[in-house]
Amino acid sequence: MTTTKRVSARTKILDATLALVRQQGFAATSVDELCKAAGVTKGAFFHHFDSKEALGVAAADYWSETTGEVFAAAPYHAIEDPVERILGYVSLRKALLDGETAEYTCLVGTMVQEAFSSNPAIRDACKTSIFGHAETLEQDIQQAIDTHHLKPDWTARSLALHTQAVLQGAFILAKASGDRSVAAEMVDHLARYIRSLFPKHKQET
Amino acid sequence: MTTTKRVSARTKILDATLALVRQQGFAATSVDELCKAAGVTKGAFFHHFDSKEALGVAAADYWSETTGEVFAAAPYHAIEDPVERILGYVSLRKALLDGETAEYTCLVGTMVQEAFSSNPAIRDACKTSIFGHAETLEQDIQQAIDTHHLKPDWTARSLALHTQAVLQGAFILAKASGDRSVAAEMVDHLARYIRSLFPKHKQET
DNA sequence: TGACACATACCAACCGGTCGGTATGTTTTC
DNA sequence: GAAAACATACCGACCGGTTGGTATGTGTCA
Repeated sequence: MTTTKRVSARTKILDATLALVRQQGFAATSVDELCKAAGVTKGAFFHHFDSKEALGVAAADYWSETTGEVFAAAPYHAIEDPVERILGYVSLRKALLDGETAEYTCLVGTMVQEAFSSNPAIRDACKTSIFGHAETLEQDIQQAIDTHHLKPDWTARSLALHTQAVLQGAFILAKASGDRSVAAEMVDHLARYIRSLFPKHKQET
Repeated sequence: MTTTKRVSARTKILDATLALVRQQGFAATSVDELCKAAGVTKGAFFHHFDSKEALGVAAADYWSETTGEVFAAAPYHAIEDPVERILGYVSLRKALLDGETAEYTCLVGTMVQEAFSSNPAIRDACKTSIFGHAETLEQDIQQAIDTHHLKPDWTARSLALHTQAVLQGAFILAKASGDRSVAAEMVDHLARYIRSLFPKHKQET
């Protein structure tokens, strides 16, 4: 199909970006390398993206979209109990720790480390991605607080962000050790913490 | 003094590496840039380091040494109660969240993201740094477990690593948001979690 | 036919790394 | 004890290759 080929060039570049940047980082990934991996020419690249920086921004947005769809479609949203729903999310994150390291780690978490100071546009796109994703959790957490009649000295937002911090940190430890089971243990600690915050909730040892 | 100047070239390069790599990442920092920042020539650089990769390894080791000294000299070790000692460490980490973003973030956490796949030597040096630092906490945690007569389904090692994951994740969120108070909130959650794990321990709301 | 989607060819700046060379110790030898 | 032999620290011009980016096509579809 010609149409398929038309639409795909930009997408192929973005998909290649997800793969290569998660493996090597943004600066270490060259435009030529990206084009080769995507199976497109340099002309096509600069037709779709004004610069490498623009690709970085687009890749972060693309990451938000694609991962957003995965989580939006996930079944944990159907769980009635809000605490269990949060734990369902955490459980899903643990289940997603599969395959090679670069396949389960976070694109924007990787990119923002390189870009936070030298590249405001990319940093903002990464910020939107991470903090936007955290917001999808915030409502569930607030509902759990309300249901349990808690008046915590922490906010739903800060706990939502904490889940993201634990996951990002788990990725770093997995990268350093080459062992994803380390990341799984970090997620277990996170689940244990969340359970401890809602004391009336049924607890497991 | 000639001797002072002699010894310092290597150190000046390493100090410049800590500053620039934490700000821009490893790949985005060129040898020329490093030399300029350190006030040395390229000849001096390659006299002390066989390659840029070797600098990465040396920088990770240097990071372990310098930060190791800071924590070894910290007063929290003197706290008698093991749980309070752990919380003293966490509290110190929170206090260290000061100055510009690149000044409080972790060199090896940044580097390993870029190097974990393409550069085993640097990855190993980063692994040693992170996991080695976690080990200094492990004994305190084990002692806390013993003192409280707990038989947890988690290990001292995994909790020690969890503290590092939370910190690394907090750095990423701080970089993305440009707001170190976000990182401080993550550390607060960590402290709350640790307190929850030792139930007989005096708790604050 | 003209706008859009790509391909080819090319560029200047920059990259990590090498090179021959110098200045200043330090050790060995008589 | 002083000259010869060697080691260490450093210099900066230079190299081939790669970088992000551009200029100029060519084909294709509405």
